[in-house]
Amino acid sequence: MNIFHHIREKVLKALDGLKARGVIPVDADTSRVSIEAPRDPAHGDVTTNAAMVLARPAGMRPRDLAEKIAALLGDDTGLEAVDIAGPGFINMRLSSAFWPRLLDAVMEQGEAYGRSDMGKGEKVNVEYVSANPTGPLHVGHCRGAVFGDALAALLEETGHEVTREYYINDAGAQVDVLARSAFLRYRQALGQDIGEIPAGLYPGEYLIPVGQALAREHGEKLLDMAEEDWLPIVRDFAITAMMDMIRDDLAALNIRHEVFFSERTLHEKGLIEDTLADLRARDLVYMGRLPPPKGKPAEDWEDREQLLFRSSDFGDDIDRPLAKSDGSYTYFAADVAYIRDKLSRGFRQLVYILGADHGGYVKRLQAVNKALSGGNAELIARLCQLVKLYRGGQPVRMSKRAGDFVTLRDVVDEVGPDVVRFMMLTRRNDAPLDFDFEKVTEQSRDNPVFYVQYAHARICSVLRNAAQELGEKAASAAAPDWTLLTDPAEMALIRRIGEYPRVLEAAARAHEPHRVAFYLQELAADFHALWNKGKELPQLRFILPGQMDVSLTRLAFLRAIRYCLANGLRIMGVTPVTEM
RNA sequence: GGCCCCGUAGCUCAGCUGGAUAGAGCAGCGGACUUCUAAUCCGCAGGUCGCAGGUUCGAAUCCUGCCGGGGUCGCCA
Repeated sequence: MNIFHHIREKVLKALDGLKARGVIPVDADTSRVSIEAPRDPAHGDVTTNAAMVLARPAGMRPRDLAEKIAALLGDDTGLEAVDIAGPGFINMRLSSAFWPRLLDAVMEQGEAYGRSDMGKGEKVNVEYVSANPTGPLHVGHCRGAVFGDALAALLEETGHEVTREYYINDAGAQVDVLARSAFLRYRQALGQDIGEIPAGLYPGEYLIPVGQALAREHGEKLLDMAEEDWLPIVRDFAITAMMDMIRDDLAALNIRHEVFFSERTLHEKGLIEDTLADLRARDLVYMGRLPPPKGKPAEDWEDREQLLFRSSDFGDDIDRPLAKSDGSYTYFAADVAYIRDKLSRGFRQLVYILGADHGGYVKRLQAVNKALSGGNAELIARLCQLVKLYRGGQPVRMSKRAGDFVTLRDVVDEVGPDVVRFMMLTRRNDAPLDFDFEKVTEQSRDNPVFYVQYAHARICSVLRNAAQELGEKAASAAAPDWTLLTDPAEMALIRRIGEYPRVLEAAARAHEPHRVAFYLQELAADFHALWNKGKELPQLRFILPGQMDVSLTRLAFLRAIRYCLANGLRIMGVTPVTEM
């Protein structure tokens, strides 16, 4: 259950009552009415700004209007107190009968607590990673991978129908370079001396096994062929090998995409031509000239007429070219076809997780979506900033030598997927992130991964002990008497648990999965505080032999906290460990 | 030069799309362990929210202009 939805209904009902009486204009906009938990618990459990937002349309002073709203809310038995404070806030304290209902609902939902139907089954496509199939994933891909995966889970948890998608850039010049690089390794596998890897080819050692596999499969027969003949063979072979490797890398992080979409299929199936025909029919393209790029010297700039998409009609800065000077299609042309394909599959939200270096690309993607969807779909881009690697406070030096970079696998192998996934969500996506190999495995307060998992493990530890100390009854699902939870530390935790569904919805709306990570740290802090309070005040402990009713209630309470932690951790893709 | 992102405690960062006295952690100082896991907790101290205007009941948050940092700027992907 979501207590904020519950209160919103009450408030809106009161507002309707005032509208019926002519106090507020019937057409007054109530969309800005907020229902939230006040920062200061002294202000009550829930607060609303309704009076302040509607004071102007009502032609009243906020506090006077608040009086009228509060009068209508006061009748409600679910509210213990309704106060007006400050400039016109209406603060509500939930009656003591309310919290038990919340906790009952949590117990009933278990680890599904937090789920909502906000998305109403809306189809959402989340495209993330989409790294070129030319080598293993490196740390730079790591953040977007985790971010996208957590966002997908978050959207799913809030009632969206999510497709996780990976766009394979298997049509550009970079895969020809891959093919030539692999061919070199093929010759090497056949015993030829290939010397230094020429500049412009991929020197990475990960292509050595690809060369060996090519040798096994084709023997020496590719050696006698002309490049134009062997290149497609080697290219397909290498791309398949690279994608297998990338899938393995992602699997190490427990990431699995439902759809791997090949750029090449857009070309091969004629979908780009179809798209262009479509654009022409709707007068969205034309032959024209672009101004030269500003800011940097354009030595090879050549003014020419080319096929342009009218992206500036849809919010972009300039129109964008669809064809290169040699007549082949630009990457952008394929992207237009790709967006068209996504829209044809019925998605209402196209989410793109990109590196910060793609910031300049967002406007044109949105322009395409606007032009093709006619406003039926929304294109949302989230840019992930760089991850800086440290070890014991010292930056990890990355050699400029090509091919020598820290791979995603290196990081996951060293610290484990849980740590990587949690840490990648401890910053807003648009802020740079520092990742220190030593700090993230530290078992201390300033390591959030540990701190949250420790809270979960501690709860599990108590539940284990309870079975021994209280006997089998402790494990039974006896109806807890929630009114026995009265300590401020306990109440703080209950309120925190009540916030959770709202946090998820806000995070999903904003496409900001990091909010889940921050919430879990707060929830864990509340729990650790209660735990330690039990040290000074033994009557606050969870297991009190001789007080079975209190013990069973507190154990149930611990389960409720655990459900909340487990749900959040699952969205983040982090294992809720049961002992440490 | 155009566009995008960022600027909040000494440090690293939150701040619930405009709410009340701006919050955490680290570092500093002072406390709590014969433990339901002290791997934790409690307290103190720390701020012109980059600067200057504007919008309104109310601004860290929105608009404008500066300052500083990063990214990006046909025919790469």
